[in-house]
Amino acid sequence: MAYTAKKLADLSGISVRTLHWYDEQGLLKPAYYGEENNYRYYEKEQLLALQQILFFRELGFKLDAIKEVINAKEFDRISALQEHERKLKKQIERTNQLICTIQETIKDLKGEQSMEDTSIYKGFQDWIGGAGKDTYHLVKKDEVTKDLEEAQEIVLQSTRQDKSKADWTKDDWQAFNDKANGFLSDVSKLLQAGDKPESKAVQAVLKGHYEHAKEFHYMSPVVYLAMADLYRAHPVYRKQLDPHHKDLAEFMAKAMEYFASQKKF
Amino acid sequence: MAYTAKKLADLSGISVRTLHWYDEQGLLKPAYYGEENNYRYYEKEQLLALQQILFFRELGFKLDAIKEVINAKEFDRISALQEHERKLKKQIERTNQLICTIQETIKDLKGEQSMEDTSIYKGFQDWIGGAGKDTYHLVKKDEVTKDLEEAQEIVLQSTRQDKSKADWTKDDWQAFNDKANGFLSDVSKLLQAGDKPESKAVQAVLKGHYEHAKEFHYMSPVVYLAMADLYRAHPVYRKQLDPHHKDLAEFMAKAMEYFASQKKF
DNA sequence: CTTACAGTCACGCCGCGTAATCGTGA
DNA sequence: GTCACGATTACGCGGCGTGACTGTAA
Repeated sequence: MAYTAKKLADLSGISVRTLHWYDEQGLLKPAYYGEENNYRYYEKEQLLALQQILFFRELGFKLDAIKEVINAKEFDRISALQEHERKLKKQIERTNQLICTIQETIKDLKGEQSMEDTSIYKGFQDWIGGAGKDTYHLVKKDEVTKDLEEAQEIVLQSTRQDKSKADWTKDDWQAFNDKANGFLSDVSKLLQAGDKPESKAVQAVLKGHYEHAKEFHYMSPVVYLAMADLYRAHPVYRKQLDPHHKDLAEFMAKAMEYFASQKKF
Repeated sequence: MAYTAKKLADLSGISVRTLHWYDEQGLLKPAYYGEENNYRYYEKEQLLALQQILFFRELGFKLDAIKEVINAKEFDRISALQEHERKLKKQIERTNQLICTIQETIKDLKGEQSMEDTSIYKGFQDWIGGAGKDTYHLVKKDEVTKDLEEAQEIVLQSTRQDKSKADWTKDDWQAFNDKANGFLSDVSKLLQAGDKPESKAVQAVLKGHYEHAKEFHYMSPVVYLAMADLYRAHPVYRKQLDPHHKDLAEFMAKAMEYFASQKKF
C-alpha cells in the first residue's frame, strides 16, 4: 500500500521534483522514509492530501496559503476561499479595464478607419473563390469541427481593414493570390526534396509567407497557429493545398507551428 | 535637459533599480554615460520611450515582448495588442471558472444550509442595537463615505449563516456582546498604559478578538481590514468604541491592520 | 564634514524544470 | 550487467526589491 515518489507522481500527474519540493517545504511529507535507502514512501492518506493540495493549487493559491488551509478548520477554509474569490474578482475587473485600454489603443493606432465590413469580406470571398461557395456551404455544418470554427474566428478577426485594400483591382487580387500560391509551391518543392518542416530552407520561405500574410491580417503567432489549423483540416484550404502535394497541408501546418513557436508575440 | 537616474525615476514613478535593470536588458539605455563618473543620463527621447514601456508593462506585457513591440511597426504593434487581448480574455474565462468552482466548494463546505437572511440580520441588529437605528440612518447618507460602504459590504458579505446561530437566545447574544466589549476594554487599558498597536500584548488580545469574530464571520485579513476601517471611521462603531477611550478607534484600527498584515490568508 | 545620490555586485522571491552525479532495486 | 528508478545538489527563470559597499556632487 506504499507508493514511491514516481508512482505517486504518475498517479497524480505531477512531477517527482514537485513531490520533493512539497516534502522540502513541509507541505506534503511521505508516510515514512525507507530505513536504508531513504526512499520516500507515500500511502493513501498522503494521496488524499495531495488531491487537496492540487485542488487549491488549481485555484491559484500560493503554497504557503495551501499549507495553512489544509491544516485549518472548515470555516477557515471557507474564509480562505472567499478571500481568494474576492482577489480573483478584482483581478477580473482590472483585466477588463486593461482590455478596454487595449481596444482603445488599437482604435487609435488604426486611426478612424470605418470601412464597411462588406467590402473586405467581398475581397476575401474573391480570394477563396476558386473553392466555390457551394462547396463551402456543403461541408460547413458536417465536417468543420468546433476547433476549426474557432480557428476561423481568430483568422477572420485578425483581418485588417485598412483603406488601402478597399480599392484593390482584380489584378491586385490576382497578384496577391499568385504570390500566396508561390509560397505553397516553394514549400511543396522542399517537401518533395526531403526537407523537414523545421529546416532553415522551409522556415525561410515561411518568413516570406508570414510577411505576406501581414498584408491582409494583423499577424501574431496565435493567428498563424489558427491558420495552420485551417491549412491542415479545413476543406476549403485543403482544396488549395492538396493539388500541390498530398502531404503539403500537414507539412505546412507543422512548419507554421514551428515558425510561430519561434516568435515572441 | 539631461535627467539622472533618480530624477527620471521620481518623474516616472518607477525605481532606480528598474532603470538599471532596463539598461542592463537593453530595453532602455541612457542617452549617454558620464565621462568620468559613469552616471546614466537620460533625455527627453528616453523619457518618451519609458512612457511607452510603462504603458505596455501596465498591460501585462513581458519585457521581452515590450522590447520587440517598441521597435516594431504600427501593424505589428496592433497584432501584439490583439494577441494580448486574446490572452487576457482567455484568462478571464479561466478565472471565471475558478470562481464558479470556489463558489460550489463553499456551498459544499457549508452543506445545504439555507437560512433566511432575515434571522441573521436580526441578530446583527441586536448586536449594534445600543447605537440605535435612528442614529445609523441619520448619518448614513451624509458621513459614510464610499470606502466605508465598501468596507461594510465586505464585512456583511463575510457574515456566517450557520444554523448554530439561528437559535441563539438573548443571553447568548448578551454573552457574545460582553466578550466583544471585553476585548475593547483590554485594548484600551493597554493603550492607556502606553503600549503600541504592534506590541505583543496588544496583538495577543487581538488574536482573541480575531478568533471571537470567527463566531460570526468567515474571517480573513481582508475582512479584518474592512472591520478596521469601520472601527476607525464608521459612526455606529465609534459609538461603541469612543466611550472606552477617545483614541481607541484609531488605535484598534492600527492594531488590526498590523495583525492582518501578519496573516497569510 | 555631512549626506544625498551615483555606481556595482549579489542574493532573495515562487514553484518548480532541468540537468548532473551518484546509489538502489529488479 | 543493465537498466529504470531512487536520492541529493544546484542553477535557472522574470522582474525587479533590497541590501552592502564604495565613489561622487553639492
